[in-house]
Amino acid sequence: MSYPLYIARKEILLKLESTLLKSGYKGDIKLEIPPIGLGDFAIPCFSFTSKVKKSPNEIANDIVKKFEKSKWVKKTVVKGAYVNFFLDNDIFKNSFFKSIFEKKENYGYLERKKEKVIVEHTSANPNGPLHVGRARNPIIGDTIVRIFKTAGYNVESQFYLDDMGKQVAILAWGVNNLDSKKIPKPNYNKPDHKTVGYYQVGSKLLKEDEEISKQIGIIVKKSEEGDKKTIDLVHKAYAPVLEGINDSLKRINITIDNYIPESNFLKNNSTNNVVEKLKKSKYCGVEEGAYYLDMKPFGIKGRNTNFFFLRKDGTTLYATRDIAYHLWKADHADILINVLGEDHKLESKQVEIALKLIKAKKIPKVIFYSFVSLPGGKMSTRHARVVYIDELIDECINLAYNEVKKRRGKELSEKKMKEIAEIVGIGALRYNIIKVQPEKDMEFKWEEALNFEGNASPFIQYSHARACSILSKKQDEIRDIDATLLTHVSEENLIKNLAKFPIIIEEACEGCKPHSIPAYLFEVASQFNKFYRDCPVLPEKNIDIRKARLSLVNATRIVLKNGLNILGIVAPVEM
RNA sequence: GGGCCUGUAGCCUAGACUGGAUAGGGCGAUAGCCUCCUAAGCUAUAGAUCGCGGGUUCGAAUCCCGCCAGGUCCGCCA
Repeated sequence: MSYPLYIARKEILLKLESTLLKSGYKGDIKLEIPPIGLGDFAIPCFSFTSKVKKSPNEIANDIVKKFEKSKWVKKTVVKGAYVNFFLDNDIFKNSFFKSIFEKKENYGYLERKKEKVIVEHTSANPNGPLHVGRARNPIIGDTIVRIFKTAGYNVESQFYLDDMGKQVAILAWGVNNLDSKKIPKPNYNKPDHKTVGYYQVGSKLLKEDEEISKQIGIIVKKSEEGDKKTIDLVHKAYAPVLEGINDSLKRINITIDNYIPESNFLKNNSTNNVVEKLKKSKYCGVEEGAYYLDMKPFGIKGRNTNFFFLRKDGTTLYATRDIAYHLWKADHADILINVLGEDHKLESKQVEIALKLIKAKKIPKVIFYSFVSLPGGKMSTRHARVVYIDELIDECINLAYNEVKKRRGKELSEKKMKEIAEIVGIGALRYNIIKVQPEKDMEFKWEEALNFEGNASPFIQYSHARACSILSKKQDEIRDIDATLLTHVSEENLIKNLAKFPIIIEEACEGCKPHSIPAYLFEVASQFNKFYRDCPVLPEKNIDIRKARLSLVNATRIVLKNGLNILGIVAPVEM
């Protein structure tokens, strides 16, 4: 890897190891990045005290004395129990710009890797439009896809299509039996919105009328038996919903590579294979003709720890098909990642245990997210107590439009303002959702979803637009710059931030932590705005300094653009 | 009844997995900055018993135990 921070880090680690060996200190070397101003890298010396009778401070001083010289390290400073390493700024700056000139628009991207990754996300029941309650799923999923792509992996996104459940059966019954005049008028002229009414009315009738309940039951039963006609009927019912979901996803820059219908695994008999294997497990039990795995030995607790995978009538269950799906995925990829709502925690754990029992090649890593609720409670498609994602998208774009008009109404054309509003509105939406850790509970509030200031996407997009604006006015060629001319503290801090980009991507990828990307970009944009304040670029008289600064602006532009791209957000050249 | 997740200023949030330097940010509030590359910006001030109580440790927001609050799950549902 040619990124300077990697080289510097590796070099320091190597030299530290030999220093410790020579001095007889034992313990883990924890190279960390210290608080601003204290240095570029640091190690705490607490852990080295175990074998020797010295204070951490004495050890730190000793390490500094014995530390071999390196061209990367300008000075080492002991503060308390820490050894702080200061990089040689000139060497660091020059090698940073070398890596930028080398990688150009691909700066930040990591080496290509051989492994294939399948990210399963969204997988919503196709019975109605996506609502905000589950909006985190596609956004987290897609961001993970983009993180892994940037980290060099070959990635495929999959939507596991639940085409056999009660939800779609209700929808299918509604579409085929209800009078369209009795379906409430949708607010949106989209196929999913036009169809969801059949589901809502259908599920209401299901509770009131036993005959209807019976008919829906038959649809479910026949699907599970693999009846082609029924599966086809259901398919025709949910197809428009799926089309609508797909359109909504596209609006927020998300594409699904493959939709995998659950019924596939019934059709190709792989569920039978799963059932046969599970039956052989010593944890398998039978209760009134139905088969289950006893989950107690695996630490599953609760009222009932039996995990059923085959009904007494011989049909399979959702989880059985899910196991078959995962076996299939394991054959097609090296790394499996699932993004699921927290309600799937137990089922996912059970599937994982079953997969291990039948010796699956790969076990998925699962990212769970908490639901977004409304101030009064949770959202529900059935009760039409929802904010649909389409409403949220429109609101965000509307608000963005008002803002652009307020600020630039006199200068920009209507078309331009609409373009910017779209980019800004959607950016704000994705950013607001992804900036929070998935497992944190979220309550949906319009004021917050539509927040455009501070730690929000428009702030970062604005910084990018500022950078582009400078570059669009430049007269100089930016080649062969002298990076050592960038000596202002704002310049140096900005360079250090930009240099971290590849490491941030690597860590976000390894830890599956999508929210660390927005945090980083906010830092970069913030630092760029300070540089913008302190170091005028175009008015600068000294041509060499001007060129070096232009280079820095361009580097920032690339990092912001690539970083926003990881979040599925467009970086506008103008705002 | 039990499992899992969450609890950090008025509000939102980072840090927790891998214990370590004065707990970072943002919104809102208050006070400033556009004859100078886009003020969606910048600067300053105020605001924190890190849910509560114990324990381990030289050192705990972070690890362990107990409690409280919210979410979620414990179907031959999906």
